[in-house]
Amino acid sequence: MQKQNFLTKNQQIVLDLVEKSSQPLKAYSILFNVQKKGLKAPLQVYRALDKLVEIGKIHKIESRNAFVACKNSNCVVSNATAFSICESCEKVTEINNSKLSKYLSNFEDNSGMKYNKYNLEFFGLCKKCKNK
Amino acid sequence: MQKQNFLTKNQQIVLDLVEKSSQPLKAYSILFNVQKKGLKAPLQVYRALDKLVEIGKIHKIESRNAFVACKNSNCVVSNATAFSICESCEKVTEINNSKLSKYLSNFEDNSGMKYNKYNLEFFGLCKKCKNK
DNA sequence: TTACACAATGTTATAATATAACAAATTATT
DNA sequence: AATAATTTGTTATATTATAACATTGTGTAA
Repeated sequence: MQKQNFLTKNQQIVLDLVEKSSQPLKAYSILFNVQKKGLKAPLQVYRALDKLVEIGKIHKIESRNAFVACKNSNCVVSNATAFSICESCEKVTEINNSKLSKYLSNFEDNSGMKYNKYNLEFFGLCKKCKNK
Repeated sequence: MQKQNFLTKNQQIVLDLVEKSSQPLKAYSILFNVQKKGLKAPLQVYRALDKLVEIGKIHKIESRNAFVACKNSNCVVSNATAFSICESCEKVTEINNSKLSKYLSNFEDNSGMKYNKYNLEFFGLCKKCKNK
């Protein structure tokens, strides 16, 4: 059997939900929302999430244990991700800045380690929350 | 009462343990190790960890849910952190690179958002693991 | 076209991570 | 000493995530 190059039913259900959401979704919130579609157990959701992250369709916001759809067509795989996170309203935006990604992808320190992946999370107050 | 500017007993116990460790420690591993010192409940550990993170004595490796002592004297508070993580042996090193931190601290995108904090995690294979 | 290999799914149970709520003890200032 | 605030202790529980294994689906090749 070939390696799958399409989405399975569960993956599609989870992806559809995450893509419709304007903010990051938690795994158990996803579970709750897809129960009407037949996904009853956490593992069904986590397995779909794992695969979707692996192929770059969604990203995990590590500091929030939450998931967002990829808004960056360059993210074929999730190996170079950057987000801005509002510490007040928790709004998350994927940063798509070629200078930044170039800078980080080429970054080397004195450890002799070559990085094949990074994740960057910026925190602050979004425009709306700053003006409150 | 003044805001505390020293470590409490529990905080000191937890910090001592984390500082002695060469790799990141998980909260429940910390709990297990400090039980002989009298910290019996998860909350006692989590409260100490929260405070230690807040004042920059330790950092949380978000992708691993683990904690490391700060190796960077500049980290008065944990508002600008970068780590390299080996995906094979899980060795974590704090990156202390002034060009990088300057670049990221001054980073602005078109969202108009001003960031007061960031966390960056690089992934790859460390020297040892690369040569296996 | 059926047997096979393997991927994906379903299911139950449980592990691992983290916080809520509240009572008690400690400590600094009045 | 009275007080106010912080820290601690304690029980219970919420949240996040995975182990283990049985079952079903699907592409490939005999």
